[in-house]
Amino acid sequence: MASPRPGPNLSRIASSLGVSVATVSNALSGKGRVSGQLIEKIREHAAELGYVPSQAGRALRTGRSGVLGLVLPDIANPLFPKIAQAIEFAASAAGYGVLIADSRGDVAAQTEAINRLVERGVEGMVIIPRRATRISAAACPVAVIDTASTPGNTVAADHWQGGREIAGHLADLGHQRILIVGNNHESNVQNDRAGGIRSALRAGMHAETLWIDRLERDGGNGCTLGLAEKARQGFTAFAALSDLQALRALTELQQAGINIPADVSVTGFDDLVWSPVVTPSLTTVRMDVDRIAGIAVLALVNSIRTSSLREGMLVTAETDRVAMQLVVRQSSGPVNPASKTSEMENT
Amino acid sequence: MASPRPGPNLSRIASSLGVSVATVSNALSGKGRVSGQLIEKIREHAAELGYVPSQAGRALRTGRSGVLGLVLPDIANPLFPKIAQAIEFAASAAGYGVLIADSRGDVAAQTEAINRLVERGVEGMVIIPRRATRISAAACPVAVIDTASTPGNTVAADHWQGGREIAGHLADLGHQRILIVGNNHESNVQNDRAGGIRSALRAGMHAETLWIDRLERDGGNGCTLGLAEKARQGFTAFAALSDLQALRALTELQQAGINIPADVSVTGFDDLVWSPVVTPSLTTVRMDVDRIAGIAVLALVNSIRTSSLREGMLVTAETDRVAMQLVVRQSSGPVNPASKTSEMENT
DNA sequence: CTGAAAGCGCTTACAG
DNA sequence: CTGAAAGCGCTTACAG
Repeated sequence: MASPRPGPNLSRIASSLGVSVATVSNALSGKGRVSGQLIEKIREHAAELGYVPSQAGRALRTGRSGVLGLVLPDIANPLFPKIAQAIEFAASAAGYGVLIADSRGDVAAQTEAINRLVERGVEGMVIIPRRATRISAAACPVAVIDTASTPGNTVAADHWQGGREIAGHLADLGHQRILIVGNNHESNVQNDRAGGIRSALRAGMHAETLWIDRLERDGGNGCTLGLAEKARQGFTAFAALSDLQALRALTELQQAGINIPADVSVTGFDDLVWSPVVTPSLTTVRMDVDRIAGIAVLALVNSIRTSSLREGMLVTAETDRVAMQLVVRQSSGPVNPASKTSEMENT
Repeated sequence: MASPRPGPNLSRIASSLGVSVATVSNALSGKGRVSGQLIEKIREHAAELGYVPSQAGRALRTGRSGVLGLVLPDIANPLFPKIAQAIEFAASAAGYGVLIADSRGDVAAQTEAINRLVERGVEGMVIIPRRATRISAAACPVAVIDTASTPGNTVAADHWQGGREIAGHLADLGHQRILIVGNNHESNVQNDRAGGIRSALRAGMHAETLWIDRLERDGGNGCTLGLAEKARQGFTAFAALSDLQALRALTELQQAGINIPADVSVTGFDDLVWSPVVTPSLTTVRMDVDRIAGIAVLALVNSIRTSSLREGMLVTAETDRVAMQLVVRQSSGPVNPASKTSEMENT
């Protein structure tokens, strides 16, 4: 059996042209020395026949599958699309295909997903790990996209610095009391972001953090976060650690009749699809996904090249931090702008 | 050269155990007749060595790559994650890997993406086409996920029926004047949804449609949709054709001081991540992505099996419609519920 | 410039 | 129950 592929193969082209397979291969790849005429003739004929090289044959011979793996903790996470798109783009540009694997659920599923990819012969993989997972040496080069706190071979947005951008923005608007809103107090990303915000507070500014997961664990205020109450207590800025929480905050405050940005400001993180669409649109901070994906894929590709020499698994570069960029959409705040002249701080 | 793979292969296991490769292969796959003892011994040794079968070798021999392709118009579309996840899950369950390809941009990029996948040897693919694209015969079985209006080999959520669900819900809440809000008047999906809504209006109900793309093309009202004005004109229900537009509507109305759901109701489509999170949360209609993905992948797998006999490209089943399911989150409306007793209609 | 040959790792009739 | 052999389609030294 061994059901042969439908399309034509090298030897079909070769015999039909009265030349050897080697010559056809060389002509098509432009490697061995083949006369211009022949090259022309062979390529033409191949195109005519709709020849598509067999990846399997090539992979078996060269030992390179031309495929990278992408492991995601949960594709349904709204951050995923942008990263996946960027990875696919970068990989594609480097001549690689991308095999996805969703590690939904626990760490076991993640290991499982990684193994599946290895079995499928990926030459390397990009892993966005589940919270608090450490990736152990896999059978191929691995690049991790996570926080900077992850040790080694990691690319990460500089979440801390992103937090500083937010704090700076809020300070410029004249805010003094900031409520940081996160939804997972164990997330490294969220902790980095919160830490960044706190680290950039100016004199006279004060921040508190509301962890939604804790609130809910403790019974919470039903389905509200009690933000209106917080506003009444004097918080004028709500700095969510992700745009989803920002959206939650925004609508909860609006529902309570609080005007944004006239009464309070709301900021987020990640510049997700809805941020520019809601009213008022969200000030947020964006990661440079293209750059992150580019670095991850490049590290992988380099590692793959090298590993053909010293066989086995290699790690990629040291942790690489990519700056986040502030996207201002709410440009005024409740306390009138001290933006240009920040002398107010001292009052 | 031909840099050999790092790991052990069948012949390594075979020679190290003093048996033939054929026997090892049979023992591992459980196919040929091998004695229980030997099977045990071989499997153990293989596991010890960390043997991972070479996909390339297997694919070359069997002509099956074990990989499906997934072509998406734009991964950044918020609907994507759920579908991709479902496809990956279904494919994985069927023993297939999934290679993704983003056809971002024009139709040319889509053709390009499809070709890339074919070159990588996918055995079939799921295509979510760009608007108004007709997929021409590819070099492998194809399943399309689109609207029911797409001819042949298509799986689709029943957007029309989804629209009817929404209309029924709004009717039950006692709404008479409905503003349908879409963002692309050329989208088949959105037109189906709008058509479904209109088709299920009850006596005395009236609907108008606001197409955001037209509004913007004509200069629009700046960045607002003018929904508050619509509310003043007597519209009490805003039925967006996607949750993103619903979100836009919700926040715009809230910003204008209109209370939801006390003054007006807002509904969406697709049950995207933020729908349950915003205040008030969105009533929406959800597609059964798992079912859709399951059907698409199954059709593909069947088609692949068959095509090994009658070689060449096959289409999958006829258009298959999957019911959408109403998710009620705003259970009261401005005009007090006629829900149970819908006699009000006749007044 | 061109071709004959080996071999990547696997599976599968077939013979013993 | 086990093994020897062929062959999937390709690339790459090597010889001519």
